[in-house]
Amino acid sequence: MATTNETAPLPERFDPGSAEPALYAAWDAAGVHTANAARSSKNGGDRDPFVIVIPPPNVTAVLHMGHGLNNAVQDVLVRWRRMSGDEALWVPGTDHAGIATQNVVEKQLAAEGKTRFDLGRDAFVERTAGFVETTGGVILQQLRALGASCDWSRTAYTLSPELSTAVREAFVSLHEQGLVYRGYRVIHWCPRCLTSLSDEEAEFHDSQGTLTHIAYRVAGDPSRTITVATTRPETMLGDVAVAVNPEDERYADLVGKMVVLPILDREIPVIADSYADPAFGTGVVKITPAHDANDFEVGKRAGLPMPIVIDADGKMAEVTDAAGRVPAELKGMDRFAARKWIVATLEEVGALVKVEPHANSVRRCYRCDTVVEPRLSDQWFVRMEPMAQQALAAVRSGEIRIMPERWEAVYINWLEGIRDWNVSRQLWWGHRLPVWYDRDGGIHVRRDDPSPDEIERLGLRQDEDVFDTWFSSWLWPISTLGWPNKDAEDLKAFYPTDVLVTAPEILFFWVARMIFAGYQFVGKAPFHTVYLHGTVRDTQHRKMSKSLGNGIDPLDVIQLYGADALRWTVVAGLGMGTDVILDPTDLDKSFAPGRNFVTKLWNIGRFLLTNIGDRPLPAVSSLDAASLSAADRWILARLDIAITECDAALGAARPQGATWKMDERFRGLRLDEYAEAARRFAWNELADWYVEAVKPRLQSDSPDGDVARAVLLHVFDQALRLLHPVVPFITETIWQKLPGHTAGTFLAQAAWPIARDVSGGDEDFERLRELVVGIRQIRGEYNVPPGQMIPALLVGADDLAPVLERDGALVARMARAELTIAAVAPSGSAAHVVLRAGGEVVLPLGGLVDVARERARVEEDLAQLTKQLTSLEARLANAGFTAKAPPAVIEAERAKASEWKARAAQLTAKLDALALA
RNA sequence: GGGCGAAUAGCUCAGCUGGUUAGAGCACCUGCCUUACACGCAGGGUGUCGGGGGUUCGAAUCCCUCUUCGCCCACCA
Repeated sequence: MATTNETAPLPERFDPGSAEPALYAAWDAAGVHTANAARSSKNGGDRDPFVIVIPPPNVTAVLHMGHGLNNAVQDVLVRWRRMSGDEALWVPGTDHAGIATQNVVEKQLAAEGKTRFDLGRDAFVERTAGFVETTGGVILQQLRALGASCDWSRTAYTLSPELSTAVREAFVSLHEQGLVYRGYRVIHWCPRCLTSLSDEEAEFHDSQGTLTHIAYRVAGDPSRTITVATTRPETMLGDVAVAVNPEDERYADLVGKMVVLPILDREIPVIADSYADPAFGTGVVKITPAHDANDFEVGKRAGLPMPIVIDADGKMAEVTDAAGRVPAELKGMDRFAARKWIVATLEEVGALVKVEPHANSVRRCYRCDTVVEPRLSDQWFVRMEPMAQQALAAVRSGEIRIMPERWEAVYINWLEGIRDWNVSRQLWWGHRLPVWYDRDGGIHVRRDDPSPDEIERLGLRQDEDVFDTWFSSWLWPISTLGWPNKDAEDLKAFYPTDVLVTAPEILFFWVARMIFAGYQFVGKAPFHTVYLHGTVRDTQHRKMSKSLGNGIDPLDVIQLYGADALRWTVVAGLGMGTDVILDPTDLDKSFAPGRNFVTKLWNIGRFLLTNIGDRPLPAVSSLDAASLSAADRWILARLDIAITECDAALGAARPQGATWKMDERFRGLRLDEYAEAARRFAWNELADWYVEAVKPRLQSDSPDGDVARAVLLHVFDQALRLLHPVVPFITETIWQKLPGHTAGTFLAQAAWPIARDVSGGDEDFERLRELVVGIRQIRGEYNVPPGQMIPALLVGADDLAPVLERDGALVARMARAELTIAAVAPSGSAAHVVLRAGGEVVLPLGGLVDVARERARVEEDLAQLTKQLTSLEARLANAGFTAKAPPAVIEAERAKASEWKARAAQLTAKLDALALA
């Protein structure tokens, strides 16, 4: 292998704009991101597979900060595992997004003055497919700019032929097992999208509505009325009864009698049903079976008719079984206008009792925000309860963990009350239901399309509906790997996947259902970990959104500061389950942490490359311990600690055995802690101390200089490895230039660091650091000009003497002090003495010390210490404490007490010394 | 209505099953352009751990209660 020795200095600035795309292309060309099924241990290979399937963005989507965050997190995990030796696979792809995409194209048509009905189904689908073909998938390109190490050779699309096969197989096999059925019932209907919605797609929004009280006359008894309260008076046209609770004595005598529906003057019965809550309103509820899910149930129990008085567009109309129910003036009127008309008319006929404000929640379409209309119609449903059992057990047992932990409770709560899933949509864009109806009303659910002959013979007509988008998404982990082909190599090599990274909003829409599907179709959970991250918000904690105009375009950030700066900022700022707060009005400030850190790394690299030379260096592992300086030993120990901390923060990649054990279950995936541990090592330890400590040695060609160079190169190389998952571009760029780099190798595939020996901490350099910091503090306190050297007399620091013998010059340089060591303070120096805590440092500062000020300071310290000591001694004297506290605690407290006593004595001595001044 | 969570520095948050003098990043203040880096260096903590009560030798941590905020669910007629 050729080696490169490009020790040419790096340019002054890292230019992400040119470096990042070129690097990404190089990774791609080298196949760094491409997984090999044959290498998976599940397929006879020697690497554990580590698999993440991307939450497929809508095919028409463009990258926003939410995607930026979501994909940065996934990329960190994938890169980490790839470096750790796993066969890492990140499956990318997009979702055809039925309603969303159809809406986009319909808007285009509207601009042309047309509707989809003008085009007709086939032409509309063709146009939408063409739209997706030409403009869709932009987001996948944008993910490359982010650095996402997806395996593009496996890019999937929910509406591809392969995945469509999976959708069809899933539905047919569910049907065979009796888990799907067609039902005529009240569902959520969006009058704008003209389709049914699932419970999850009809989102609750608080609203300030009204409660309209209407008096219904009791038939044949002009003296009596019965008052109902409703939030939707317009539905009264479809009333078929009023219900009272069977236990409600107020109305017991009316049950079975008739009342007269105002305006229409129709007689309807009073029925008893426990659904009526005596405590709510008047205790009487009008029953409109076609326009309310509860009323529908009541109507079914009582065998009532179900007239439909609102059409699919949300306009008043006599649709089904409602002849004579909608007055001529109302026909074609929008439901909200009709509400006003009804209330006004009720008032005219004297049936309006009152209208009062009433806070309630109204369901709205999650795609267009239109108020959802309950609608009686034929739909296809999937029975969820049988599938929920296993999904529930999986989380309870720890086979699947959800992080942060609190979401497990939410998940369990939802599953326990799960309801059937309406999967049919009255849309054109999507997977059409594989359902045919024959001329005798028979239903045919089939894997293959019927032949022309069958169609003719049986009079087959295919169901017009398509599936809910989520009916393809829920198969994503299995379908992207090849299911229903059970012999698919990817399915064998890479299923189950490992971690699913997404936002909590789609826990029910998607995550829970994927778990259902995994068990249902493959018999295994689709992943062992669900990681739910927070939301990107602005400084007012509002979710970033197009309509609020408070968004940040990740591409702007990438252009300004580079992808690494973006990634670092969001990953380092992402506590478990917490939101990421960014200021869209101040990108400079928002992304400063990432930008600054990337620059810092660059400059460490620049320093190293200009100082390390190109002479061959010994391997650190081959170095004799005696040849290492205190600083060398220290930084190597700090590296081990940093590696250990990073590993601990990231946690176990997978459970040991079938379930997560309690000691690991909710640990790991602390990306912020991992990032911080790596940053602290690189910046606060390596750059701030080791680089500064080692500078003089780098000037020399001696063996010691080579030791310093070797250690510096080693620890920086290791730091780059630790940091690569978060900031892949800058680390790869520098790593490629390190002396000894083998051409054609990538940091992205380099081995993750392994801590050698964590026990070998190094005290010597720690003492030196304390000394330097101590002297610097005093310099600061007394405003010693930076250029001025100060004399420093170290007294009673015998244990430091050997260390200082070797590194005294280093301390002197870093602290800008002239060190002298003495066993005891020479007499006469007391007037200029400042004592450091611990008593081992004495600094004669000439005339720099303000004695009065110093005395006041020491007195304050002493008073504080005395107070603490008193309380500590009281505690130690307390019989309850000595009887009940753990021995180790008592021991620690005693040690503390004697330490404090010693300190107090020192402070007293210092006061005495100052008194001499 | 049911369930869950949060409240700690100016901001975002750590502080695990109670035990040194409550921490980090950012922001801020002071002094420095010390030839890798001013996107930097050195120094500095600015706090009634939301209020009240309780348990305990000891509470940011456990219990009760109040206040405020947030999330999930719901057949709020």
